[in-house]
Amino acid sequence: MDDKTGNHSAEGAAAPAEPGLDFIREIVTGDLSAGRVREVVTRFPPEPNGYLHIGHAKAICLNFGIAQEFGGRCHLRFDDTNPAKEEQEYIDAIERDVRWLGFDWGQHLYFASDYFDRLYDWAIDLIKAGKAYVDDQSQEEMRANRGTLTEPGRPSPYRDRSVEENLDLFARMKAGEFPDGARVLRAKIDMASGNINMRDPALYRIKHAHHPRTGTAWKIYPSYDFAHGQSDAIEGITHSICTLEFEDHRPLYDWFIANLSVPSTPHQYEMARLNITHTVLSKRVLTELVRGGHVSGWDDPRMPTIAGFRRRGVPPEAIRDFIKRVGVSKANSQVDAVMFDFSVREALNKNAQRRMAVLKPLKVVIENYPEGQVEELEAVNHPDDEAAGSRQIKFTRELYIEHDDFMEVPEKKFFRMAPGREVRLRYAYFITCKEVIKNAAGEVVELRCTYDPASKGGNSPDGRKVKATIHWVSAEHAIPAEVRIYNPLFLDPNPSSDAATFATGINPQSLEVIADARLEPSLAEAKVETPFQFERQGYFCRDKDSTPDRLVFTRTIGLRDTYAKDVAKDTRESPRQNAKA
RNA sequence: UGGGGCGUAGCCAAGUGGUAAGGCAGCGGAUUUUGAUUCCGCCAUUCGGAGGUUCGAGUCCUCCCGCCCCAGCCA
Repeated sequence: MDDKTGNHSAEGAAAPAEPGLDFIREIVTGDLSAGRVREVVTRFPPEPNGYLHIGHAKAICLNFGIAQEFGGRCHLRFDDTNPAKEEQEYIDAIERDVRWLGFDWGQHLYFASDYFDRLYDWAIDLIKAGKAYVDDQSQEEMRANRGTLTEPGRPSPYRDRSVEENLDLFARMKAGEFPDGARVLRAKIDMASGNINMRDPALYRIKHAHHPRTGTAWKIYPSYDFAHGQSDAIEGITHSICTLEFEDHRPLYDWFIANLSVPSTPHQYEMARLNITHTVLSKRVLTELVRGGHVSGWDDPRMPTIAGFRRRGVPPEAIRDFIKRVGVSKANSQVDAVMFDFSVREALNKNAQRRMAVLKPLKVVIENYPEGQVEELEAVNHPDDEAAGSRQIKFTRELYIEHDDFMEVPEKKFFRMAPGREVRLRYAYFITCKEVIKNAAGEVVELRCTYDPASKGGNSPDGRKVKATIHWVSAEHAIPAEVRIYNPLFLDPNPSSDAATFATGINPQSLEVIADARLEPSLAEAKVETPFQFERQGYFCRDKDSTPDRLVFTRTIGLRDTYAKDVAKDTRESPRQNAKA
């Protein structure tokens, strides 16, 4: 007896559902404790027709996660039944990305194409049992005869061919005697079913295409429906987890399992797919972003792909944490992208060493600091982790500070550098702005300051307080670098997934290049993928585009900025205040 | 109008007849040599709606409303 969710195993008194378990884990728990399955076996079944994205990460974390938690195993199985779209490059990328996410399939790497022979034999069994037939109708005729959502379909004129004729035709399909699309093998189920998937679905189609694994050995390829469940059965999969749009396919999945002599009886469960604001997770669109040159590639840091996040500096634990927070359910939902940002910041805050870097340099000359003098100051690598140690940084007469940390006419809530103000240079001294130097265009180009020698290290012996601490680098020692700031690829919280129109929604400011940032010298040895926090700014990592004479850093994500948020809020509210005044 | 699903806070999400977990966001406040972090506190008299059953309903029943998926020889 199936319950209303169709999950046969949710029945019974088993498993006093531990609260907090999602519905899939509850089912697994129940199946294990009731003895319905001895060992849980799951699988992650990507089609190698593109790179993995954050939506796949949900499926990966769920399938591999469940296997880990319940002492079972998870297979990596490529669903490579459509040679027209699949490529070896994608197979390699998918394996790399799953590993990087932190999961291991051990010896259990499979391909649906490994099962082509058995699948073919099963098709023949179906024909012999009078449950499948070769249809000569054109695609258009089949569509016309399939009926509509409210009208039943009509039987194909070829539906009642003899077993012998079907066997002969199917063998000739396999032998490559017919061109693509000429015929198709169909299951004989029910043309009047309310479920359109049961109206004699296609099992095999003719495709004279090169397959990345089987080459040109096959001229016919099984459909997803005919391959998936049987592949699960062959591998002994106990819980075959997929997304909601396959719910309608479950009766068909079960039909094959019931009508074929398969070695096990797997069951399919469906969960909602992941949707995130400002993000498109349609493979079609992602492929188009790459092919159309809208981004630099599948690993462009703006892409929601695993490869993109990796290059951007997002650690795998952040992705896993995010997926865990999002949960698993059957409700269509759209997760706010800021939730992902939270997971990224949390992982990075914990692990990234701190460094100082100035993105938009403003020169500062300390007038009372001896020319040519260089002092070594100690800076901790991580404020919450003593084990991270410390490093020495050089202080000199000429420095760079962040241009944004100075305001000639400071607004109310701005308490960084301004004419006459004293601030702290992190790990160094208190300095006071004495003079502002501008160029011919009236732009501020240099600050003349004085320092308080007694405030070395950042504290004044007289207990004098300062309202701000800003970061800096020694002008002489800092290394120049290009820094890339990435913004959302789509400004619309709910961007179009329509292949024809998505491009119009691309944020023209999604990439901001800062050509002349100045970094603390220790950053020259940074490794790709090692995250750093540039203090007061955000998390950054060295990009693979770096060359021996030109460093490139990518911003993973900015620090939370309540000041900026406050300013933005005031700006929004000011019209009302003005109206009142 | 056929079939399959889903509706709990701004966004996710627990809840399985006994009186609405948790997280994100937001808002206050404390600490701070990062306007970061951390820490405290606030944030659903009500679960899409209306009836009904019950001592008691987010949970059970009925009707209604809304949203998503399905008419590929894609997966």
